Amino acid sequence: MPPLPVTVDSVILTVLEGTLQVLLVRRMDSPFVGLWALPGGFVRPEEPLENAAIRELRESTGVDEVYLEQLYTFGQPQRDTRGRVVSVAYVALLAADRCPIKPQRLEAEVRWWPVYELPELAFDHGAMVEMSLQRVRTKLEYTTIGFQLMPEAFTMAQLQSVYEVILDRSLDKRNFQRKLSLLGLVEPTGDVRKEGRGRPAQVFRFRDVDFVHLRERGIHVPF
Amino acid sequence: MPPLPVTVDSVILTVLEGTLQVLLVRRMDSPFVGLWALPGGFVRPEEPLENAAIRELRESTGVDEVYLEQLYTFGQPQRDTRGRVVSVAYVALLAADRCPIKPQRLEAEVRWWPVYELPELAFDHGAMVEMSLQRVRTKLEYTTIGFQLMPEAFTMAQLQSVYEVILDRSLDKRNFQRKLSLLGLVEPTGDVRKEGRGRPAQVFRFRDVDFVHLRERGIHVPF
DNA sequence: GGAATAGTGTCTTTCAGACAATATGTT
DNA sequence: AACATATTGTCTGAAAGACACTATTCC
Repeated sequence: MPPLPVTVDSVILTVLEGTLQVLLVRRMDSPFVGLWALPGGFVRPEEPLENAAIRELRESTGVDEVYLEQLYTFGQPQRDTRGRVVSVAYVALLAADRCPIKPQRLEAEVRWWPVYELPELAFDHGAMVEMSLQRVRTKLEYTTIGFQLMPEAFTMAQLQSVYEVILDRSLDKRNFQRKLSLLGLVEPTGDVRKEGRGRPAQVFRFRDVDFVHLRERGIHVPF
Repeated sequence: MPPLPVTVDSVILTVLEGTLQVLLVRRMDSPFVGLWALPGGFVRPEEPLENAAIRELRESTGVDEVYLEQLYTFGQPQRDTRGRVVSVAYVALLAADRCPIKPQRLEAEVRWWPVYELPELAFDHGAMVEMSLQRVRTKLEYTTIGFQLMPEAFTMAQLQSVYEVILDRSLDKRNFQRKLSLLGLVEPTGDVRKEGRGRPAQVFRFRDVDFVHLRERGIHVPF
């Protein structure tokens, strides 16, 4: 049976300027020249799929230590107009403060786009973004996946804001903090931070840096 | 970039004789001759991935209308000793009464194996089975995926038994029935069935034949 | 009547969800 | 003192989880 070209494409997400944003690159080659697309590329002959995703990630962002999760494999014969290409899509979550790419460089060839104001995307990349949003929203409720988008130290307001941005709805401050402290996943660093002219906020850090499946601990977290 | 051979492998599950069973075929060719493996094969040049999975399913079971869901894509370079092969794994759920393959044909080259007593499997198929069990168990709690394993008409005891077999623990009869009737997903057909020498059981059918994401309806179903 | 299986109801505890007042800092 | 932001507690309703008895049929 003839082999098929295999690519990886990554939906790289971050929270920047109060919105969930995805990294896109402008296509320089045919097909879809000039359209925006997810960063991706061909898998090398001896390269594990995940390594290919990490490599593409490093090439497009300069970062290589991020949360990475396989999303889905897209293999419709017509998804690439040049001929059949199978693409393994990944989702990456990147804390904004660890990313060298600055926001809103409108003329750049690589930039963040707010997920609710996307341009037309090449290939089936629109479907990939859509699926990744669903995945992240769902996992936000029963894992600590959201923590991957936070800096090491943060205030409760910042953390809640990230959850609100991803879920696209507002949350009750009191219920949010109650659940979070009930989970015991964060602890105060002892510092405080002055955000404006109000009362300074306590600064927190995560106890477990690692990804945690709350459901496997019998915990459900409907924020 | 050189293309790669792409296969699909299916973890086909059913509940038979009170256990969760997976369909395996004995390998006739190198590598791993004589070992058991998941049914699978190469994707054809113009064939969508899911169609390839359906085709392999039909070839191994004779059935082609089943619940089918993409599981994960395995692409470690060493997973096939002949050279690199990327495999897209699928999970299929098959109602036992719709399957022509009979249980316990010990000498056969294609047979059901209880998932808790598996032989050594070829390639990384053991990992595929493991991952599919996790997936199915998780989805059992917030979707109607379990219904795919039931015949059209069934008793409550049968339905509960399927849940117990998959989750590998016993459930409370009263709580199970309460939740199920609360969901409104089943209705009595009006018939009764004599299972042995006790009181006859009511026969039920599903209202929605289709797969339902209960979470999208705001429902959580921790059986 | 005894055995086998089906079917049903209550109580307790936990937690999600809605809701408002107080505390601590800046200007 | 006015303002801004942070922090904390209560009540209610829903449902998960534990638990035991009654109903119907066959022998």
